[in-house]
Amino acid sequence: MSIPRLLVVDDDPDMRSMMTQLMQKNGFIALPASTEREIRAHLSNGRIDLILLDVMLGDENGIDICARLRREQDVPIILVSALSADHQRMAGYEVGADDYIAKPFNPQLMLARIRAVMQRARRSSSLAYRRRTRTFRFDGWVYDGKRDDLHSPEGYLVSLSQRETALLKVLLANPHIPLTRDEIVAALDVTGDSDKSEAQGRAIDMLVGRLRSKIEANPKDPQMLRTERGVGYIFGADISVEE
Amino acid sequence: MSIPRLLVVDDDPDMRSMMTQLMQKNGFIALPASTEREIRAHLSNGRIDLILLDVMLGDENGIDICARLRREQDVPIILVSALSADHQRMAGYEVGADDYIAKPFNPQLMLARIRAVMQRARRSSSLAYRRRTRTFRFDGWVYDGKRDDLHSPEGYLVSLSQRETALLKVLLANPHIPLTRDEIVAALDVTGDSDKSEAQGRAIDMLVGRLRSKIEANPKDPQMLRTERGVGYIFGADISVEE
DNA sequence: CCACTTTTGTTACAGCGTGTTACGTTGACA
DNA sequence: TGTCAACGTAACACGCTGTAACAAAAGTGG
Repeated sequence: MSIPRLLVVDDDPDMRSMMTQLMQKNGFIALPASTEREIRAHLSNGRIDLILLDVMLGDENGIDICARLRREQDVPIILVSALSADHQRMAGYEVGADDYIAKPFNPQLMLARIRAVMQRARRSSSLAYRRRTRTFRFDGWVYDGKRDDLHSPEGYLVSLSQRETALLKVLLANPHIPLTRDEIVAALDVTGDSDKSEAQGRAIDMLVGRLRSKIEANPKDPQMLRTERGVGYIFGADISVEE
Repeated sequence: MSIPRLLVVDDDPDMRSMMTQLMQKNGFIALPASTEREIRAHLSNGRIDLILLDVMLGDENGIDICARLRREQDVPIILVSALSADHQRMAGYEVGADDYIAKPFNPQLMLARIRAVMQRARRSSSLAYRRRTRTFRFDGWVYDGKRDDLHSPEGYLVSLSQRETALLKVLLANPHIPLTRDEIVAALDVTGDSDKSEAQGRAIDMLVGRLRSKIEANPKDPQMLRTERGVGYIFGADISVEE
């Protein structure tokens, strides 16, 4: 059995790092996140076994996020919140949360409840091997969502490196949304050690440049993978998704 | 989908009938019980989707019953108890309960939590019965789960070494999940004594390479047994399991 | 016990993916 | 138009991986 990978979503850095450290110390891989975009970036990028989702996230709302995710994903979600009234808990369960934990919480009890939800999910899905893959089409290109290559508008097969593929997935998950370099780094990072977001140099720029050289007709004048000066990069092509 | 069938286990007749009526009014079939023997009778008789299990049952103990049931069954269990201290809750989770609800409870909240647990169990469409021998099919290949050989898509019989077979089994048990070399070594090690697991060199890489040369159409461009650079290997083929 | 085959592990080397650096270019703004 | 930070990219360095060749271990049959 591989190590469980948790997504810890909270907008308070102290709470977030406290929770990630708690998880790491107890044998989990804990990936930090604070926005719905970061959640989606992680989900599109790699396996996530469970999401610990704070309800009050600045201008976002964990309940709404949970409801949206549930329409698309089966990933286990535990809501965490200082709002502990019964009607607030029920709102959480009604949008499909697997559990609802009130703050402040007993760390050991939280661990027990995480394990309970994951065990329940695993007990019944151990034989559900078929992966749900979606096919993306954009600007004549076709990406089947699983391999490290895609079909060009002319029908050729263009092979990408794994990191280029990961970047493409992040972009496809966030079309028409400007992504900062830090957000891309966080989405591409699988280790979870990066709550601090170390100096990444120009690696992302290089990665973007290399992807451009493979999928842009004229890399000097990119149509899909555009630069948002002073911000980051934005994927500006219409995407159609099939199951 | 048929109407969910719940088992309501409580030794207090008033509490039991209150709960069964609550369930019946909300679209469930609620079957009353008060002892472990009655629980087992129901489980062996017909389908039970969830058990609401009181912790204090006269001379019996819900925690112990839960622990015993868990060893044999995957049925969802929610413990209900007036004992609401954290250590008591944790004791419940530790024996495999899916949730722990304190008395007195809000009926609507209890319904929400029941639905949450059942949804989680159903979402991954329980195929939870253990089979003796499983036949795996992936990408045209057929492996009967027993022998050290498998049938190629063209119908030839390809024989694997003992260690190659073991690797294949590990991969089939963890599809679409990146496995580190350490995890593979641990899985291949049957003794389990190996916390040392040092000085394995590149043995896994060689093993993977040899398996590739036998089951990949083009070993230079592996479609099933793919490399996750900096991590390990990942089996990226859809698997169907029979029998 | 030995010769032989098969399986498994080790080493060495080449190739590739990825991050860093350096430098030229672009674009926003005064 | 001048300035400067942001960006694109070529060149390089380094680590990871695939694989051939070899060595060791584990059968196998006499």
